[in-house]
Amino acid sequence: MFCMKDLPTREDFKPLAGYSSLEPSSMLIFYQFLRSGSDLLTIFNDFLISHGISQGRFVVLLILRRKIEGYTPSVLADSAGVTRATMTGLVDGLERDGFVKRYHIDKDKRRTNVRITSNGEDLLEKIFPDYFSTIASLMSDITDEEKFVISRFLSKLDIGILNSKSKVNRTVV
Amino acid sequence: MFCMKDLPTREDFKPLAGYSSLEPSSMLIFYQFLRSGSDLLTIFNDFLISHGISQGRFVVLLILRRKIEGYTPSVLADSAGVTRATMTGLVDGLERDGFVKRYHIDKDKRRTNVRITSNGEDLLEKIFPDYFSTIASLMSDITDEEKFVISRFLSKLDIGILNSKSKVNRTVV
DNA sequence: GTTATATAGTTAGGTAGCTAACTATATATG
DNA sequence: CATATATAGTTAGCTACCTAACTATATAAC
Repeated sequence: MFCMKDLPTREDFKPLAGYSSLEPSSMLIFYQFLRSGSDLLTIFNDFLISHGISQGRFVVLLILRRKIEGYTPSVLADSAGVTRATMTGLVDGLERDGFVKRYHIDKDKRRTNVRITSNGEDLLEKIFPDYFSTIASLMSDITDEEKFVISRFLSKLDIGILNSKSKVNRTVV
Repeated sequence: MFCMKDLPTREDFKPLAGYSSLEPSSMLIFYQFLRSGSDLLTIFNDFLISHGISQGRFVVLLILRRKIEGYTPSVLADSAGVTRATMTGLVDGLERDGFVKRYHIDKDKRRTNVRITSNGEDLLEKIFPDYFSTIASLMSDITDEEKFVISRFLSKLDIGILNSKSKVNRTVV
C-alpha cells in the first residue's frame, strides 16, 4: 500500500526547485495516481473481505473459472502474478475450505493440477452481482471518451514501467 | 498488491453476459488501472529498496522535511495514511538508524514530537535526483492535455471511492 | 548408466502492514 | 475531589506477501 494520505501540492515542490530533474506536474500526477490506485485496491480488498474471501483467493478462483482443466500451481502463480510459494498457500487454503481440488493426471509426477469445485463456482456466483455493480458504480461518472484517453495513458505508463524494469535488470546484471 | 498479471479480455466477459450489472468497459478499465497502479507501486518500492530505504520510512522523512517542528506520531500516521501502531514501528526504526529523533516539549506528557535529523535530510538529498528523474521519465510520454484528463479522471474516481467508503460505513453502522 | 542440471512444489523464516488490548496521562462530570 | 471517559503511544499477535533453501522427479551429458 502506498502510504501518503496528504498528497504534496505544487507549493511543496518550490523549495526543491534546485533539482534539475524535478518536474512538478509529473510528480503531482504520479502521487495522485498512486493514491487513487492504492485507495481502489483497498476498496477492492474490503469489498471481498466483506464477502468472506481474500483478494488472492478470489483471483485464483477467477482464473480457474476460465477453463476446467490444465492449471498447475506454477501456471496459476504466473497468471496471478504471485510467487509459487504464495500460490501453494492460496491453494492450500482454498482446498481446505473445499473451493478447489488438487489432482494428479500428468505422467510427470512433479506436476499437480488444480480445479475449481462446484462450491468454488457457487461462491463466485454469489459474489458476482454485487461485484460487477460496485465496479460499474465506481466508474459511472467516467465518459467513454475519458475511458479512451485513460486506457491510452495506462498503456503508455505500462511501456514506461517496462522500460524502467529492464533498466533495473540491467543495473543488477 | 493486486495479483492478476493476465488481465481479462472482452472475450472473458461474454460467458457472464447474464449478469445485468456487468459493464465490460468498466471492468476492463478497472482491471487495467489496478494492474498499472500495482506495477507502479512495485517500481516505486523497488526503487526505494535499491536506495536502502523502505517506502514507509521514505514517506515519513518526506513529511517531516516539510517543516522542522510540530509532528507527533499521530499526526504523522494520519498524514501518511497508516495506523498509529505502524507509525510507532516506522519511527522506532528511523530513530534507531539516526534519521529522526523523538523529543518531549509539550506540557501534555502523553505527546511525543518527532524531528528529522541532518542524517535524515542527507539521506533524502542523496535519493532525490534519481527519484525525480525516474518519475519524470515514467511520465515522459504523457502530454499535458492527457495529464489534465487523467487528473480529472482521478478526481472523479476519488469521489466514487469516497461514496463507496461511506456506503461501507453505513452498512457497518 | 551414472552424474549434473533443471523444474514443480513445498517449507521456513522475514517484512510491512493491520486490529485489539494495554499503559499513562488528560479532561469532563456528578 | 472522585470517577468515568477520551487520547497518545506502545505492544502483541494476525495476514499476506516475499526470498531462499529444500525434496522429489525429470532430462541432458558424458
